[in-house]
Amino acid sequence: MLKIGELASLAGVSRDTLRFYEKHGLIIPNQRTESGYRLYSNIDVERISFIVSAKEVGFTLNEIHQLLELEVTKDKKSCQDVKEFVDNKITIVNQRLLEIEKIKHSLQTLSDACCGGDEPATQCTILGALNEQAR
Amino acid sequence: MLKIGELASLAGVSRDTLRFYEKHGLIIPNQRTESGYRLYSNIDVERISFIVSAKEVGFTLNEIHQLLELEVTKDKKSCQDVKEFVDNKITIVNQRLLEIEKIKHSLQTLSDACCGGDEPATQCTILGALNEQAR
DNA sequence: ATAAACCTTGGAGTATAGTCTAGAGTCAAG
DNA sequence: CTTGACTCTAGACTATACTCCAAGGTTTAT
Ligand SMILES: [Zn+2]
Ligand SMILES: [Zn+2]
Ligand SMILES: [Zn+2]
Ligand SMILES: [Zn+2]
Repeated sequence: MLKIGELASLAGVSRDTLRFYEKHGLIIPNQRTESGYRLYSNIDVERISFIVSAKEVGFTLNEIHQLLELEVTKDKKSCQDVKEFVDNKITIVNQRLLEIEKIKHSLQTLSDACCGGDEPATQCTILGALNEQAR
Repeated sequence: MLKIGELASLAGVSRDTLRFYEKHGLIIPNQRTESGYRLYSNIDVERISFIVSAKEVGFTLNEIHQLLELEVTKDKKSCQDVKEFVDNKITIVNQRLLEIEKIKHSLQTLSDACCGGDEPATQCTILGALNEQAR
């Protein structure tokens, strides 16, 4: 049984983060001491590894919540369910990627058109384009 | 002279958005009526076009604030200053792009390893990987 | 016995970009 | 002269993922 600080340092997150995750239903300590201290088990260390690596892979806490539910009920879920979940996320990430690429190209076009010289920016094509564009 | 609702519909933003922009120093009406109504000029329509298109190109309101300052003082600023600003933004966007690509590849690897079959997910490589990975 | 270290709760603050609401005042038309 | 459309302010609320703080209770070490 681990107290919150022990779990925190084992898992490499802050005590506040653990309480935050608890408030959002991601890890709930299975016991409390008489005085109200949270008590965690070793399984919770793994649970946090799971959260941390899922975060690194780009899942939001909300999605991780759903993933954890898949984890817990994995005998009732199929590989198909899990893969579908990940593939949906890939679709979302792809959309975000396209958006950002579009932004990058717009900025690049803007930059390329500007001479970048020393003269006053009164005729700067960048400022000009931002003024016109929205027509 | 335009009242807030008129400017809003001309510019295609909400009245609330205009007041929000004002609070953040992006557009400040040059006059008020006796009764306190904001009065905008036609120049403000262009100013909002500027904001809207800068937003579309991926600038944050904060950055647009700085861009507007470049705009206003453009006789004191050079093309170089403006281009530098845009190029810095391109660098940031590029970093974000790389991050998201990394996430995409991680997810793809995860997905590819899973059979996606009908059997219970007890042995699912995705769930497995998320449990291990963080070591 | 007492101080340090740790724990508890609730709530506020951070950044982003607004939206929505309430309660009140203003303006034009019928 | 009243109704409806419009405006004002201040403040709350949205989502995301925490972090920090205050004020108090508990444990551990010396
Ligand atoms: Zn130039
Ligand atoms: Zn230029
Ligand atoms: Zn499988
Ligand atoms: Zn699988």
